Amino acid sequence: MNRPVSLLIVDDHPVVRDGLSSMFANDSGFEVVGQAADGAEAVRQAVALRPDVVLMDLRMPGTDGVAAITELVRTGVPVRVLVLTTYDTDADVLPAIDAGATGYLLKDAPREELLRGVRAAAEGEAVLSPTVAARLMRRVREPEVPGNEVPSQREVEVLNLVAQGNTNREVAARLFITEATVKTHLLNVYSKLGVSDRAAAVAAAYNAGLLST
Amino acid sequence: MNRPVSLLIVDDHPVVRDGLSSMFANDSGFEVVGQAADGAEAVRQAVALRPDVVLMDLRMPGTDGVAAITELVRTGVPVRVLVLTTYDTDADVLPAIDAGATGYLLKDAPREELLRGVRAAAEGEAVLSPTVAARLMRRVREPEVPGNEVPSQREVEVLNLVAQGNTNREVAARLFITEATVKTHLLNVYSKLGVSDRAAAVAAAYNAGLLST
DNA sequence: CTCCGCCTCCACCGATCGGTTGATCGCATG
DNA sequence: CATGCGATCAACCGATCGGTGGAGGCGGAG
Repeated sequence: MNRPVSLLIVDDHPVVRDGLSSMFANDSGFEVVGQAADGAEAVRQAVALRPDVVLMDLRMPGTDGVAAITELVRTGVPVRVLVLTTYDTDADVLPAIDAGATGYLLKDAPREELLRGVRAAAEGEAVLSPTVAARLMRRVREPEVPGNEVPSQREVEVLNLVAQGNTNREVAARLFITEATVKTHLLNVYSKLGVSDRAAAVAAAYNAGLLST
Repeated sequence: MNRPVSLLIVDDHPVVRDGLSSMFANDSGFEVVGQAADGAEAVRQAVALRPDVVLMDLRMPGTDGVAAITELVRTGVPVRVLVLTTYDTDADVLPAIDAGATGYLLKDAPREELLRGVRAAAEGEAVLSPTVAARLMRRVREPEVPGNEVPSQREVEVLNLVAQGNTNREVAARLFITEATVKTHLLNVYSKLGVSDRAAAVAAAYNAGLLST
């Protein structure tokens, strides 16, 4: 047996942190060297402790997981980041992968898959949950299935104001653009989300993880 | 020291189950007698094992937490159910309390609060997270603050169809009612959620946990 | 038994939205 | 440098929505 894999656990829920911690502590192949409750703390600890693998949650108060991954990559710390989260929407998965995550597992994964995943990640292998893998493949194969295209930042901004009850005119006023532009943005949103009105667009955006937080 | 508190842990995430499990196993005041990954399994185990406390997640595939609590109460098994979940929206909290939960804690609660909560629940005491308590109190004090009134089942049904992109006419056809009735339902929804159009209503419903799942 | 909430329905109107077509500009990627 | 995409704006039209003001039946709670 080799040297144990050193781990940094990042999650805002104490329950999950303690859970993962004791799960790995009971296996001699791993050594938990630190924990963090948010992205900023995660970056500090990762830089200081140089763990083999960072187990990273995505949705956290303050600095979120994606920002933390981006920051880690920027600092050049040689760390494998394995995302471990509850959600597998495009809006969660794609930015994380893009930021440089080594792998992406879901919390409903069985115990063994998790242990295997961390070992694989430590070796630099890409580790993906089946549903996440399927999502990525679908994306490559059919880049324009409705619901498979992500609205631009501006478009989401418009949609967000719409979700708050603003009319097109009000949205236009707030963004210092004309009503015509707002309509164009919304039409683009409709086609990207595969819907045909603002109410359905708001619903689709929530389901895709684009709104609220 | 008294007899340890016997626990049944219910959560669909193996990570969380293992986590809670080992957390309580390391404290001699508790004894984990069983685990379940969904509501149906939870009821079976609770009936068979008669634990002092059931730690229950709410959102689970198949039979969810509220249904499980309702079923447990119906069977008359003398069990304290302590809800432990990530969400604290009205749509999660109120039905759970109503179904007969002894307490309601959030997963971002610190470890100690969790241990104290379970002990208190075993004694039959009501245990509430601060935010949940605040939510209940606000509800009692100001029963008609916008966003504090819950749409009826029928109204949510209409709103759900709207969220799927149906026009009022289409919703009417699907529900075998007239367009006028649909409009009335929506107007009621608007006033209950404190909004003034369908898009905002859909957004508010998502934030209140009324839509999607 | 009475009150209240929910569900149902009607009619009319102005305001808003969605569809369509076409155009200009800047920036990035190739 | 050329293509493509995002952001911006325009004008016009039919369809839909939201506002208002009632109204009746039905069932549960007081």
